[in-house]
Amino acid sequence: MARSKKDQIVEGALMAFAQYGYSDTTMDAIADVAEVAKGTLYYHFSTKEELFLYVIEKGVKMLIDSVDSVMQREDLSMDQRVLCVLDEHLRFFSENRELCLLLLSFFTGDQQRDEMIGKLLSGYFTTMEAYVAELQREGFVRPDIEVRTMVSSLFGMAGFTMLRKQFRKETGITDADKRTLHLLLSGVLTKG
Amino acid sequence: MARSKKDQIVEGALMAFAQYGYSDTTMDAIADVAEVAKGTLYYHFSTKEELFLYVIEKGVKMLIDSVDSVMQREDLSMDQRVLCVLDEHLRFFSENRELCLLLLSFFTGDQQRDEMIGKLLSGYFTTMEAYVAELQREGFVRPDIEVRTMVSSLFGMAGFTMLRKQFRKETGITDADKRTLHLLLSGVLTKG
DNA sequence: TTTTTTGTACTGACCAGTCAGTTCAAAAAT
DNA sequence: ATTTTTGAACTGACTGGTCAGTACAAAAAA
Repeated sequence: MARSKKDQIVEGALMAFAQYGYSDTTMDAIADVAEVAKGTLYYHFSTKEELFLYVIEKGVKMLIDSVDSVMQREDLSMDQRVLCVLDEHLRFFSENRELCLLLLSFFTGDQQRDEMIGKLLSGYFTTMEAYVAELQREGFVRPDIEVRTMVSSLFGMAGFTMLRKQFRKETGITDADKRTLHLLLSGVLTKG
Repeated sequence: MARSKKDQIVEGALMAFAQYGYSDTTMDAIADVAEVAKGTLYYHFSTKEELFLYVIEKGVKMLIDSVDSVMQREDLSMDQRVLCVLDEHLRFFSENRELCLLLLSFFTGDQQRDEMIGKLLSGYFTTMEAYVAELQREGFVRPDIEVRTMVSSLFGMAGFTMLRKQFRKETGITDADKRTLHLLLSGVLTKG
């Protein structure tokens, strides 16, 4: 079976929302990109809002899964896992540019929507913070660092590095980029 | 003389744009916030676009000035200046929350506008990259790091840390926050 | 006098959401 | 076997509201 219409819609909506932002994306445009009639959009989602949240929710879930899969790798030492999670962020963001854009600009201004997206994203932050806190308890992360700040920094540095690359139309991440981010992160790890 | 009408407009526009985003901000709303008649808006700025770009441009200039003022302090050693620039970012972002929000979500989707904002922001990036490159040449920053990546990371970590704080309705930056960011940054500095 | 500001009223483009109607495959009736 | 019915999936023209930008006359400032 080919993609279902619903999948087509979600994919098209992701492209459109990422490119134009929530308000500048019209339902007609989504219908065009998804190659579906406008009515079909409203058959599957009752409002633009609902479609938007569905797209974000799915994306955040993917990001969380991707983090989980690294943190549960028994073949890596604890401190290797931190660096590997950073790499995974870079990989994820570069493979899902549209989603990356959406997540980085999650403050859309709308009170209610921000609330929702905040809740969804906080699923991600909670996951990350739990992992980092555990690492800190086990002595792999310096005891005097603020977990929350470390996590939002990691998210911000990975995200913005990708964003800037995308803006400069550079493709892919070089070894020097990775090294730079690893070194930044190593500042908060306890020394070997 | 009190604030000129034009200043009132720019300030009101900053508030409105930061809160609602470009598209969801109406000119009527800006006029309301700025306590100015709609006609006055169009007397000073011929389009919404023009007003928006003026606001961003002014903001980026402020950020660049703020970075310059730190990097030119002769009383600080070179490596002190790097950390001080980071602190300055935090201060600037926390004192100009609205602007911080706007700059972080500068990708609005509109091709032309992104181009413009990109150009304006790249003034900031160029400045920062020049400083960091100089520090690297003088041996205060590890030779194997990628300057551009370091700068976008710094911007991203400071910005997102503030954004997250704002979202969690936490006020101000604690010493632990600063320490965390300093430690991150110290990873790319040559050791004393 | 000239420039700036105000406020109201208006226009036209644009867009979220609606709805009457189509398609079609599978189930039920004949 | 053939016809009829059902209902879920889908379509796209249409509607009602919103908002950038205009027009302009009168008032206030400079």
